[in-house]
Amino acid sequence: MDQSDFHLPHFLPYLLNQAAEAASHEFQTYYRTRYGMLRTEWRVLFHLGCYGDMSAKRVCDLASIHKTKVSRAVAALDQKRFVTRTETEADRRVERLSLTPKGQQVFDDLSRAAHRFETALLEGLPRDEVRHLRAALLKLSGLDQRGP
Amino acid sequence: MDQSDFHLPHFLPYLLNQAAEAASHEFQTYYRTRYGMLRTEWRVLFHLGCYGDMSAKRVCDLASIHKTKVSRAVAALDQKRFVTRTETEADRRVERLSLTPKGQQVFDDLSRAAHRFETALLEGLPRDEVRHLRAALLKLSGLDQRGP
DNA sequence: TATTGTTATACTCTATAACTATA
DNA sequence: TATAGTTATAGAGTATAACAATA
Repeated sequence: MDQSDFHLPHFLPYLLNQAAEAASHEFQTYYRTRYGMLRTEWRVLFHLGCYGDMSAKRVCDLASIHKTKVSRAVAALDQKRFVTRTETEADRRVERLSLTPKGQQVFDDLSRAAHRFETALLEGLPRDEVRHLRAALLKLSGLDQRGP
Repeated sequence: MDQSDFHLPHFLPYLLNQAAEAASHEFQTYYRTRYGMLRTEWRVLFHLGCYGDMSAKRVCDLASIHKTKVSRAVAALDQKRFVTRTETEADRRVERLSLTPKGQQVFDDLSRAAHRFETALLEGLPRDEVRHLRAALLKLSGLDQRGP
């Protein structure tokens, strides 16, 4: 019986955090134990794998990650030989980030694993519930607003 | 144009984390600047405010928070004079946690603020989209499985 | 032996300021 | 002046082991 008219499991920020944590846990274990990667590292890797070469700045904008975090993640991915950095001629402040063949393999493996985990996660949820869920989350996250 | 068939903003763990972060930010700023509270502290406070007195163990089970985090949050709430701890006669290992009048006031203020932030957040989302969203998140989070 | 709760410790994540180098 | 990226630092969040007291 509730003591107040505020029901915690209906509070969206709480609900989203609990769902995000539950949904991320297995994938997190996978990329950490298998490749020793941290959260920002797989996110950067996936941006390159999904969209092709880009600058660190562009990753920052697409993923809403601060440049200091991306900088450290790129350094770690570089050390693991998953990415290379190439100075651009047009603007020498900018580095073009690319996956190495090894980085591409890791991305391929991780994206397949991600797909498996997601499938397991969504088992039992009707297909158009999932579609509605993604649409609502896209709006809430602001990810639908982040263009080139 | 995508480089792979894996589309990052459709990957649910990523999407959920981005949405959770965006949705939580304002409320987080509110309870931190106004009451110097941390995440686990407001969560514990809300469990007591929403459901009434309970043990730390019960908060752990309901919220899936580890006992070490709850222990530290309770100590902080105790020091702020937001909660009291009473030894129970039946089992002297267990402490009964209760809101003080001051703690109740803080809960009232925070729950009203939470409601305002949530309303702003959901502005523009049709009412039954929100209903579907909550239902899907409840399942994904496992919050629908956590009973007494 | 098992459970409630505490303390210690290490690692990850977040946020900010100050810096280099280029533009 | 402004921007891309780096380094340093502090605070918050997470995870685990070891412990005390009680059952």
